[in-house]
Amino acid sequence: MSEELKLKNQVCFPVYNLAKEIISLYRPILKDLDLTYSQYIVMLVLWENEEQNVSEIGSLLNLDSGTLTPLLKRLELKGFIERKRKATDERVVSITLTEEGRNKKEKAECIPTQLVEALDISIEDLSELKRITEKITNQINKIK
Amino acid sequence: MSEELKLKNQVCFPVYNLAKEIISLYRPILKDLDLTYSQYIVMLVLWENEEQNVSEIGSLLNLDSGTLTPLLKRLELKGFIERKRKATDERVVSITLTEEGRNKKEKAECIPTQLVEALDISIEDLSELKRITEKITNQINKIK
DNA sequence: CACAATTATATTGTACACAATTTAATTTTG
DNA sequence: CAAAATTAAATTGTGTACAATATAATTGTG
Repeated sequence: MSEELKLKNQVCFPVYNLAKEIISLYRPILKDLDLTYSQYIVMLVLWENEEQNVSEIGSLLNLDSGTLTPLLKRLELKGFIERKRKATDERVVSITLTEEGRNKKEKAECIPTQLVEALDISIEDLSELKRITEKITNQINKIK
Repeated sequence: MSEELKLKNQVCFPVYNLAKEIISLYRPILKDLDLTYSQYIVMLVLWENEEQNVSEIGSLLNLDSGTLTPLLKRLELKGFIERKRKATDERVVSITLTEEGRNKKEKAECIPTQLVEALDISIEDLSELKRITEKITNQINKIK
């Protein structure tokens, strides 16, 4: 059999697999905060900038409205965010944090440390992982 | 704001994001073969070994029956595989390739090359990506 | 050998992820 | 300024992904 089609020689599979593995490490930690991983990265974006459009969140996280609309509705239902159409442009839905959503940030502060501990990986390996994945993502986005 | 919670400092996000980006490069290529990415990696496993149980496929790909059962039923519906309970142990579902599924392999031979071309990344970067992601996955699996 | 425990898969329910289409609002242009 | 084009979200449909539970078959044990 041709070597290239063997699972062990695939390039994407290890990345796809690692993403799932890391997310599964996040899962129990995030459960205490009542957040899924996808909800968590949306909250990260909002903690950094408390008011953003759906499309702004989408372009930061590479998620479209088909993913974000229901996800944001779930965050709204839990009382972490508010969704309001802009008066100046009714097409735009502006997302803001509620008091509860803002307060969650303090509880979240320890997550990056907890995760690095759960990973049990050297800082060197982590930064190399970050460097190479970002490099390749940038290169992909350049040609698109 | 604490640096650690900023999106740009996250470790998992670039991995999660890159996995999605690579899969989106696969999508148009795999569409010609009438396969999704998940279906493709299942076919990879079967091309390597034409008869395997659901659980064997699952442990190679880290997917459980909740994911695999419907996915395999879709592959069966397309006529690429067959699902048959083992006579020796009726609990076990054995998956085999059909003639059509086997023939797909030839059409798939060019995919790894096509993808590397679409990525437009040096072999060095790709092997570094593979090395570091596999290293970290192994480390995660060691502590689990 | 019967019954409990285990095993393999299937099912159910929730939550992404994304393509394609729809809807409604705003901008552009003739 | 009205019709066409564009834009932003929402909706619909398909396909993962996984936890939890169910079902059915097999194995282990008294």
